Amino acid sequence: MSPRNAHGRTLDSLGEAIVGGRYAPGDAVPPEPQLCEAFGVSRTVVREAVKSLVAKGLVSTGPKVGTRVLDASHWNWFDAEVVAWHSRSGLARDFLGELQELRRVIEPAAARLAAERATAQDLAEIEAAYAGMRAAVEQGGDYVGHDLAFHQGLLRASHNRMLARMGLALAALLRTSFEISSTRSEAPALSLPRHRAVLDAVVARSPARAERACLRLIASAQADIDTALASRRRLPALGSPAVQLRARRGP
Amino acid sequence: MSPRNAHGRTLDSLGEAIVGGRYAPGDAVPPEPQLCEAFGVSRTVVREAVKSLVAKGLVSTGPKVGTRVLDASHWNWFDAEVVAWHSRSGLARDFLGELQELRRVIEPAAARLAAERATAQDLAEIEAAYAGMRAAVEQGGDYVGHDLAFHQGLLRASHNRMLARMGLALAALLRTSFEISSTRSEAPALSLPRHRAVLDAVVARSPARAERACLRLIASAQADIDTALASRRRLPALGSPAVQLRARRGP
DNA sequence: CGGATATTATGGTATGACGATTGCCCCCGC
DNA sequence: GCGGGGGCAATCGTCATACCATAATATCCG
Repeated sequence: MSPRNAHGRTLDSLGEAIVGGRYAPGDAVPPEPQLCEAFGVSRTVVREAVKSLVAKGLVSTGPKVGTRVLDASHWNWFDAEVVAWHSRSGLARDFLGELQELRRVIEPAAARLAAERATAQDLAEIEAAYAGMRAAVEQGGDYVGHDLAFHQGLLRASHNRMLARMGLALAALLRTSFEISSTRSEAPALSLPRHRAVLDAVVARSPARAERACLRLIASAQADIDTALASRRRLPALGSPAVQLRARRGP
Repeated sequence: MSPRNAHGRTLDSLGEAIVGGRYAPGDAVPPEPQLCEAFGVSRTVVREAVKSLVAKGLVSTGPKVGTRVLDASHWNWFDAEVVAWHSRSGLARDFLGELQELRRVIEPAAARLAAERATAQDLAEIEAAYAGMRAAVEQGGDYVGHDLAFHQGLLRASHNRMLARMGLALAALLRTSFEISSTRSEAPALSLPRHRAVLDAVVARSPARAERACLRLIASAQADIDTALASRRRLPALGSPAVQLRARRGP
């Protein structure tokens, strides 16, 4: 799980510790010498790891002030490693809710654009991913992987780099989400026709239909997650009303 | 313009060069010793800068292979520095088009959510930003800055970290976009009521109205950009049909 | 009691050395 | 002539040490 070099291991440990909330946001992580000792690496490695964290917006450094953990709103949530650290430690169901919300915003729009712009190659890739999902349902296989490829292909077919990039970063979260929703094994078979509907609409160059189909697909996925989560533990469903954290105004 | 430390300067130079397309994607940048000499810094600094670039997904490194520039689809487009480098060198009108497209997807949704969840404090912040814009129009001042704050506040009021984060990263691009559209000085005065409409809808807790108002606001901003760009240079308008780059399928 | 000044902890930079990996080229054998 | 295996070397990876720069904190003087 960690056959990487010293830099990678140190970065991973530090990143996971920070994202996992082990260090209070606003105050500092141990100074460099202590980190060197803790990880058994040279100061060079520690510094480079810290620089990477700075680049990802997790911390800020300064002489005498130390390396301080920034507020959560500053990290690059679209960085694959950041989301990986986050999902690894603390699965954070509220975050899952926000992710679903983002999907509801992004994916239907992407589907619409894809229906307008997808090239033959785009369609072939998505079609291949769908075939893989179907095969996985019928005779076993990596359903989640192909599901991911399907959505990834859809995003890329929108021919908008920002949208595509978002899909890439979301992949890690999507994966955990899919894995949760796939615990009940009938879910994949049920979601298959939903995927087909989206793909058909894109192939037919019907933006509006693609958008609606995608919305339905996401809604059903969300229902799967809700029931799976509800059965696994007695957690509040993170459904449509979503994470209404500290919202709701006063009287 | 560069009162920063060696690490920051080196990172900026390298990043701008890479994002600006000075090094071919897929092949390598000069080896570390040469970079040391070119920037007049020690190898330590160069290595830390490169690590930062790795963290942002711009390059990958390996012994003997050098530091190779990754394909553009791999960079973290939601990183503030990356977009700053991109907008600095080559303004890339196609990218501006994609940005506008993303805005059309994100901001109306955020406005809708904000209308449901904004706290009193959120509203106060947006209101303050609006007041600043108004003051800038009436008696001069930093219109763009307050405009940015307005949209930023709207995103944050959605109480979705992913959306808020996106706004942060988009800020740099938004800024250039605003600056372009503000060349014709009547634009701010015209967009002011559009902003007011969005804010009113949010205050009134009318999600649907907020969404529509936001859509209109973006459309008018886009019109401003189009005319400004068209007058500044004879560039193809980056309007609604947007960057239909290599799209359109074969017969 | 308050503001200027010294102290000092901490990150920032430089230098030099060695290890590890891997692309590349050459040579050998078939 | 051609293909595979082994050595060469370029380049990043890591370590160690020393010194500089900054700023939070404490100290001292008015």
